[in-house]
Amino acid sequence: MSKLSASLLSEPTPSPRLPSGAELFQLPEPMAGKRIVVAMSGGVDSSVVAALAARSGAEVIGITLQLYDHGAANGRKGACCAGDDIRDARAVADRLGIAHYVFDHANSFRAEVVERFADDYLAGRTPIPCIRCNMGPKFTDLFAMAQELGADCLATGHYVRREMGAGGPELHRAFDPARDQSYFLFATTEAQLDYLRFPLGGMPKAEVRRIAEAEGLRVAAKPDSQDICFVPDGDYAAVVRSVRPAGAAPGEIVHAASGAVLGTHQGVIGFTVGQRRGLEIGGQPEPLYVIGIDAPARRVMVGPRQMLAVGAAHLIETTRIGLLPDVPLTAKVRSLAKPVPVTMAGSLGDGSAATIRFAAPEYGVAPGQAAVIYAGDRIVGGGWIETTEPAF
RNA sequence: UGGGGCGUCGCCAAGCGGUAAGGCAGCGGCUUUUGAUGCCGCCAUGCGCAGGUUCGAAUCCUGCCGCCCCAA
Repeated sequence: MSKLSASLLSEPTPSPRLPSGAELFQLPEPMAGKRIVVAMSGGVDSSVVAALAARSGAEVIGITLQLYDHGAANGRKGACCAGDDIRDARAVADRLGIAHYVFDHANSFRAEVVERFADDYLAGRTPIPCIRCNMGPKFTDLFAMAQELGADCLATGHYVRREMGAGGPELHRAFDPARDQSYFLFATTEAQLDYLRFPLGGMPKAEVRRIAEAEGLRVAAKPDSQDICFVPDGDYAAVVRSVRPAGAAPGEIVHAASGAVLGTHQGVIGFTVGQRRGLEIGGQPEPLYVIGIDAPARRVMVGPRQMLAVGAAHLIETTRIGLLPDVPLTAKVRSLAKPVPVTMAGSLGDGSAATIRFAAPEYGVAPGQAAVIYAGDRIVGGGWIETTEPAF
């Protein structure tokens, strides 16, 4: 992070000169004759990627996956890949004069992402559907389609950088730290990364919107997506109940230290480690947080903030991208957090288990979330948090 | 049916004649491409009920109601 990013951030007005198409898409010249498949969600980011690809001189094919039904998601602003978003993607493709295909992926999305999401909650974990979606529908299914279409690469609108290192392509955090999406991409395999391109990783969001406007794209002012795309109104528990109706079994809320029963709850699916609100337990001298979830016993354990402090996390199904450098490592255990110093035991990658130990207590680390490991700005891999050890 | 104590927001709890702290819970907002956290704001014209004293009462007096404790 360097002078370049600093200058980009400190000079909002003048538009920096864009790199060439070959640079943006990391393909050898000439671009004419190249074929690029762009994953188009209907949002600004992927629309701009499509525009940049179209400008590069390459042949461009936009693909949009329809991931869930219309209706439930209609009118939901910021959602991706249904209804209005598909229309937006198509309109952008028309405007750019590129081919555009829509594939119905609702069934596999439901099985790979939505049902898994629900099952994780039933098991007392806190899932990250966005990562599962990247792993499956986007980087496996769409990836295969792009290859079948004979494309030279698959480009997406993610804010991460792909950089060539000594051992092959590496994944690095975006220049704009506020936009960095590397957390959601830790499970990208080396084979996938070899073929993927992320042309937006080096530019600030404001620049992306400027390009969208300059290209006359109707999505230029479209709000950023947020929350879980398949959850209307932010009520994820309702989605879990609709997918797994048996899931909402009541249980006890128990103090994690004393064992005292403090109240009851209407289903373990409504809670996540670190959560404070929604417990409906009053008369306490200090706030209570969810410390742990015992799904088989349908018990939610709560305690003071002190009990949330975690000293180590055990990871499963770890992945690695490139070589593990011999430098201090940091880890991110939620998307909104600065990476914090850790030491690691065990090997990272190939699905093996590993343990990360935090230099300072980390609060509210929930099983089911991802721990992503960084060496500076480079993302070296990560894993899924299976269990944690209290710091105190 | 003798004595003592207590009844202030859903819960805990200050206040003890001068015009209702605070915490917890709840609600709303901000932030945010996961779930959380965090931050900001809101939240008792009224202090068990009814009278009385006083310029003025949750605070003093009387009665009633309701809990709790002690009672060889």
